[in-house]
Amino acid sequence: MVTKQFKGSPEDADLTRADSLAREIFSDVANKWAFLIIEFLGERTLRFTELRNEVEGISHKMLTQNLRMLERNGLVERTVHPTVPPRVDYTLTEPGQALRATVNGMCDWTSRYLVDIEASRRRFDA
Amino acid sequence: MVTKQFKGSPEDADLTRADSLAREIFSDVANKWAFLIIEFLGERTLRFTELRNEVEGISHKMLTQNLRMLERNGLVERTVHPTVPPRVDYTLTEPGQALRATVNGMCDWTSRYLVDIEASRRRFDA
DNA sequence: CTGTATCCGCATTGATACTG
DNA sequence: CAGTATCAATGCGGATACAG
Repeated sequence: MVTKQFKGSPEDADLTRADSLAREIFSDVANKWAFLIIEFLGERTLRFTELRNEVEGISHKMLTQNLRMLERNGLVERTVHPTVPPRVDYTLTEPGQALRATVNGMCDWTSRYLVDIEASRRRFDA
Repeated sequence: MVTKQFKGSPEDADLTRADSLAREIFSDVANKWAFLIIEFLGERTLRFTELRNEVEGISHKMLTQNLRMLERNGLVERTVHPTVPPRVDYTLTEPGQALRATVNGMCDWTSRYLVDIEASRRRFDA
């Protein structure tokens, strides 16, 4: 995985720790909801409900769950305004923005190979 | 999602079709096994068992399933050698290689923010 | 070796109700 | 509005057996 970057590292322990963490990150972040949240959040600041409306099809629970996960990994910053009713804003941190670049890369990839993908699918399904 | 790229498109139907396909791709590809397969496949050609050994922890079933999915979307090419015992080679197509670039981007991102992520987690878990 | 099919437990998910 | 908790469903994923 990230093994390549760490080849030749003096500490093998670091290598395995890095690898297992990388594996964890993949498990956490490499799911469609997280990607969609990151993508839709963009450089904006959205509150819970706004985000819920943007990311069509996501359930209340999944949104909460993924936001917590992203917050835990430091990709999203959560700011609570002590008002009533409460207002909670979500925004991407700098690491979050950096990851968003790769998510956008995947979006670009999708639109670029749209036709090829559809063609390949038709071929395969036949 | 890919809406931005298609803003101002003359055909609204294309926009929604593109969006829904993009959504499908996300659902398909944005999972850890697919990412790991793409990453480990790299520019090499590997057979089923080799791939199984590389992607540690993946089950027979998940490997087959993901390889089919990737083949269907035209990301991997599957070539069967009519020998006995059979030999099946898997390799990334050009679209697959292109997507691999973004997957690599995520690997780089992981190793780059490793420390920040660990720190953020410790903070959050406290 | 590669692949399909089946069974089954477990985790994920959605729906719902409830709190601050 | 934002979030937690609970419960039921269903779908994912692993293990196994078997075929080509």
